[in-house]
Amino acid sequence: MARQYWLMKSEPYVYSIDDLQRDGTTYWDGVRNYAARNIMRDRMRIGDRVLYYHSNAKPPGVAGIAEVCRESYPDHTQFDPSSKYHDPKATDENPRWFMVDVRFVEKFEREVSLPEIRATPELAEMVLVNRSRLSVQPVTQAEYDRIVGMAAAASEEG
DNA sequence: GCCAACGTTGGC
DNA sequence: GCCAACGTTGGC
Repeated sequence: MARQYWLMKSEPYVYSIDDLQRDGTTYWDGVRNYAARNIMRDRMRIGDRVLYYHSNAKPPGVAGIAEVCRESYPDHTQFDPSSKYHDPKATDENPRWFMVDVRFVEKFEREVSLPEIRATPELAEMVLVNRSRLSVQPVTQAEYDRIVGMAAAASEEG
């Protein structure tokens, strides 16, 4: 299968691209939305590229690139009563929530902000700008390439 | 801090 | 199965 492209949101003061760079890899726990879960559980493949998006930031934007390095497996936090992600309806035999692992690839010299994305006609169809509250979402290769290009152009302008 | 979008829950 | 109430996300 050809490489696929995704966008994943993280609040930077919870877990930023810098945290991922430091750790190298991380597991994407805590997703509790079925549409986002289904993407991770059913569609993400090793080697897929991920735009790493900082949500709830000023401004929000794409901060860098990660890649999928482990395909879906149960999110352990659903079984942990002390976790805020605990799900009492989930069992070992019937886990409800799944996650993938991602690996750090690159931190952009400069973030591509949401206002910039909104101002770019070629990105008008992005899920990011058309559907709120979806923390894991598909991106087309053209959209991915455009954003990576914008990050490079921004950093050259310095 | 506000609030729109929208997903989830639960009564019926 | 409908839908009102409620909770969360996330931009501003």
